[in-house]
Amino acid sequence: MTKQEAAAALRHYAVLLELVGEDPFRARAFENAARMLETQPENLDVLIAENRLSAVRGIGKGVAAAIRDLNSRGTFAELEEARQGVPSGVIELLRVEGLGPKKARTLWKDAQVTSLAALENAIEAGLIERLPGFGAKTAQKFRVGLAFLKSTSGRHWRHHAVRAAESLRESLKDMAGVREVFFGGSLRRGNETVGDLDVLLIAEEGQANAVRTQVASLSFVRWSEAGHILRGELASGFRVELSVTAPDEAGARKILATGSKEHVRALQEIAAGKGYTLDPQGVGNVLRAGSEEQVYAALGLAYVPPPLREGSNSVFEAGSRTYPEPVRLNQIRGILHCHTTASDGHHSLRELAAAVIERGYEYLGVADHSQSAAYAHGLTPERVRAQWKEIDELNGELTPFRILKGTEVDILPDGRLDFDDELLAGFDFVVASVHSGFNMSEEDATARLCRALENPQVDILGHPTGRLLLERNGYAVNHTKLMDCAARTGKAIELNCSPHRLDLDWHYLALAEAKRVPVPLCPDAHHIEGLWDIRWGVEVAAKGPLTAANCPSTWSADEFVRWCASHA
DNA sequence: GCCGTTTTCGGCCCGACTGTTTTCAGTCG
Repeated sequence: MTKQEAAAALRHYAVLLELVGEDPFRARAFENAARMLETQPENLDVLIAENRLSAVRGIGKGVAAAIRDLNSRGTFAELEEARQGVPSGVIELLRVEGLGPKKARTLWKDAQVTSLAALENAIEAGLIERLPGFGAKTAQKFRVGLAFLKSTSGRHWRHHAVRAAESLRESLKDMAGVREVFFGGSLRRGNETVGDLDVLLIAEEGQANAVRTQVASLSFVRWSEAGHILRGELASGFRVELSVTAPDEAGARKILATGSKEHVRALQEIAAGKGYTLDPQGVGNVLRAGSEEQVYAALGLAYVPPPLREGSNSVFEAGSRTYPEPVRLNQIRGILHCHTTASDGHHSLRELAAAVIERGYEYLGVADHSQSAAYAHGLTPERVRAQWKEIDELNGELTPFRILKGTEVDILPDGRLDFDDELLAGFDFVVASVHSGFNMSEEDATARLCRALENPQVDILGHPTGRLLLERNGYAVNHTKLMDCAARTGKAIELNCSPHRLDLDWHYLALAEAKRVPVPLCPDAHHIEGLWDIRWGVEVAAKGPLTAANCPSTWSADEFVRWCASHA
């Protein structure tokens, strides 16, 4: 078992404890232990073999025993017992925004609501608002939350989809007769969330039927129907659509498997106009080709990079268009915006710097929280100055590597900042973000963000909408006004690379590019593994595309600091 | 359950916000 899997089991147990009304501090102890376990540099086998679990802060005798059981047999006695006591649908209720363990427990015990469907029925029947502590507004809030869940149903975070696809690829690639395992769909197009995994197996000449037979007998997939497409579901919950094709149809089949629906429809119309067919049921002779490039060329069209195949107007005549090169991972020179143990991060400055140096980066931009972010142990001005001293000492030791002094300063409800200008002037760079007061109108939110950008000390706007993918929408923002404001004040807007955020939304990258608003790729890392989240940002940025020139993460430390000073 | 310690049990991140209730509980970041 991996650390992450064990941590997930501990968290699951903590949730169950809360639902059965156990001591909330006991539940929190398991949550803390899960978090601490995840941030250990060693893997679980090593920690257990060397008997070092209990040495981890937050893991005592009891949790250590649970972890050892998890590793050896996949569960522990208390977890199994707690599972028996809570209907699985009750845990689902917690996914509704504003519905926590206490309300879930009331719904379960007082109204026999044990599933999302039952919750919906209870709301519509007017039963919810009669429960103690519930009212009409609570019911309405749950109604909205349920609608959001429905709209995201069957979709997954990109990082989970990539992990599931990589594992599926391992199972398929060595199968007899398989030439290539190809993943299409929103995974290939670089989207921030992914629904089904669209798999295309390109078989060796004459092997398609044999491959299909082998695939259909795979034991780890539950196939639901036959036909020319195999539909199945992985244990991880991912739905898979898999088809097998001969090499001479691979080009067209890859295009069909990649989508988007609108892009494919536009291609099909052009193909039909020329008397060709480009259809899952059959590919016209002219479009029989091994590569996608050949198919676009046969249709008289420019080749469209997969991340740009969105919308019906993403098809262009051959020679009519060149695409800007998107920023690549190996062009990133510095990591901006991450948190240390001084606020809510899990690693020290020194540990983060060592990890970033090991990966070959030139600088690390630390940006801990500011004082009003009490939940995150935000820094007071005194603690900021102490951190600056520590950075100066480390920089003396680590040169030519450089740690940049930054902050993620809270934007207060009225758009002012959580530190005064004098302190802000002492940082190399300032990220300003909203962490509270999410219930604003679009007008108020836009004005709040613009006021923050107008402060000369601010360099970068952090996660501009506050959205959490598949969890909440964030506040509404007028992106055109915001982008105009950033352009006028000479500021940047981050693309937060956390796979749960990916905020700025890629739809606005072209606007940023057009208005010359720089977009740094910021991991917003709270532990070392999170530093590499920058990968998801790079993949999504290809959809703009965001160019290297417009991405401060590709600049040298000197260039970046000079740019920050230029508008102060 | 874990931690720290005045070594045996009390405290555990903490403040804003919301909705319900009429003084506070629950959720969230």
